[in-house]
Amino acid sequence: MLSTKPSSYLAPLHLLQLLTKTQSLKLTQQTHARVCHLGLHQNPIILTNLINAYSRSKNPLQSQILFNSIELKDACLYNTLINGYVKNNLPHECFDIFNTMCQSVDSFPDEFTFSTLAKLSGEIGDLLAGKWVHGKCVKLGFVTDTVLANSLMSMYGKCDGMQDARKLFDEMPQRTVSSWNIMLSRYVNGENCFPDSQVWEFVKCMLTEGLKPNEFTLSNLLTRSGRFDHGRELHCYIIRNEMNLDVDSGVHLDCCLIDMYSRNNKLSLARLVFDQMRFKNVYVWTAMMSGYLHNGDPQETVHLFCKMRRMSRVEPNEVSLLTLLSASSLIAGLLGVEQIHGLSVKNGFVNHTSLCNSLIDMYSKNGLLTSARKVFDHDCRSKDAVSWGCMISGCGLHGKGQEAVGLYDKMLTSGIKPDAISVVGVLSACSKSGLVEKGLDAYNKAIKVSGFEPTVEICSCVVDLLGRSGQVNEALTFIKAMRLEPGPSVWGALVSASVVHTNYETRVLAYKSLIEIEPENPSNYVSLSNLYASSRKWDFVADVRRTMKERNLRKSPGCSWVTVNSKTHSFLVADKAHPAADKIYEILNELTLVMKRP
DNA sequence: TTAGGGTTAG
Repeated sequence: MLSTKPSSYLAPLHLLQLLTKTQSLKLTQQTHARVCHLGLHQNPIILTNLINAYSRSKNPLQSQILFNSIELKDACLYNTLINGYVKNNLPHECFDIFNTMCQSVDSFPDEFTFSTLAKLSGEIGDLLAGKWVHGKCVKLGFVTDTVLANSLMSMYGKCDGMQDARKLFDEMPQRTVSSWNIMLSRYVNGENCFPDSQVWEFVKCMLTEGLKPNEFTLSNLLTRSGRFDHGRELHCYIIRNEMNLDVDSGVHLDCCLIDMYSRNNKLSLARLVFDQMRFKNVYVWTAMMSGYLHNGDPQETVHLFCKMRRMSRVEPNEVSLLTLLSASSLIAGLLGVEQIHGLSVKNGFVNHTSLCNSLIDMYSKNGLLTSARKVFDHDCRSKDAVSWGCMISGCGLHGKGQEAVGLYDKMLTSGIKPDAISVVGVLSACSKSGLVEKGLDAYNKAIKVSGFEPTVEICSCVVDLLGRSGQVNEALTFIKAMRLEPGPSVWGALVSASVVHTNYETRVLAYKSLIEIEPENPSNYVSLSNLYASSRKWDFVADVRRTMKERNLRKSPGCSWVTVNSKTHSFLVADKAHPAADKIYEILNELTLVMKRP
């Protein structure tokens, strides 16, 4: 390399292209020095690659300094600089450079520029900016470019503009596999995704156009494979077409396969894919950790995390810590949460929104509301609906209804759109703290002001809110006026209310409704039978018991358990079998008295 | 120099 002739720029060019993969600032600087030494410091191809290498090594400022020193700037140089800012998550700078580019006399924006700006708009979820980019493309006649049209489609897909995306897709003069993949990625996931049959129909249409699925198509389909048979067929297709032989896309696909097998409860097959991989990155390790967590083995999740760091020297990212957090809180409770919190601080991930959200939730559920609030106030800098929802539910869980309502109002004023779970959070907080009016107010605001579609869970909360406060008949009126079909949780809330406020008729009605919608659940029959028995209606008791027999239903007794010093003690109702039963009931009676105290 | 895919939380 060092003996390269000054006239040749190929060697440094190849080196720079390699550097974009290594993302090393030091090597980029060394090559930059060599480029200057060889007198290539104004060569446009070398400069483009240098700017790219600096951006890839997470130094967009270096790219900008270099860019400023260039005498003649062509569109390619501008585009590379803008792209660097996109990759480094600095959206404002991109539009600033675009404006400078428009004012320059040497270069004009081209399809590459607009394609990058479309991608940027999609990534920041700015539909207005995206539409502006689209308008400019139409005006300048670039829209027939396939890659640019694909970028615009992708932007619409990310900004809730699926109708516009589809319009572009349908009107494209020529579609590539990427065009289909971009649409497919929206159809397999997200709020308005297709049902399975339509997803397959869409892929069939792609095949009839003579296009062959590639690794992107397969990974899209794998994320959707809820059915094991489909997933296995896709795995066979990957092997038959040797798609997993390429290092980059092979790792990607194996990661999807691990996830697919885990979601279908085939953990041993997921592990087989994992063990056969020669190169494993943090995504792969995390997918496997998550597989164990969701298949009920949090110990193995923690074990894999340790193996990843100690044996494979792979550094964790925010998601691996998040997965570890869920696993270790199941094993070690609060101790696990605090340790991972420490590890997150050490690794510089403490401001990551999802991680903060989990910490808030875990601290709340483990009794440390103040720690949860500290994370919420100080660490969680970019709060989303989940962050607010976790904190609101946490307050509700600790009986702090007023605080939950205050947070909910603050969330609305900060411009965060509440989702169904945060509405449930504030309603249940009000319900538990007896704040009926505030709860109803929050409900009405969500439905009437924000145009929220009530979910069954939200309706259950309203029934609970009214019922708990003694307004059992009002709760029943609410159920009758519901537009949705009332589910078990709605009638269940009415049962609780009518038990507490001893409303016999409503309780019978609620049990009967539950039997109707859950005919296989023996609990509802037993509860109804017991209720009849308590008022000596023996004929009715016999009727219910007969129906249970006819339907071959048996109720297994309810059981609770507690683990102390690794030994699990289990209890049935009115159980006196435990050696310390007398002491246990003594404490239970004391606690009951405390709970009943006004 | 432009587009599309993987692990995560309430």
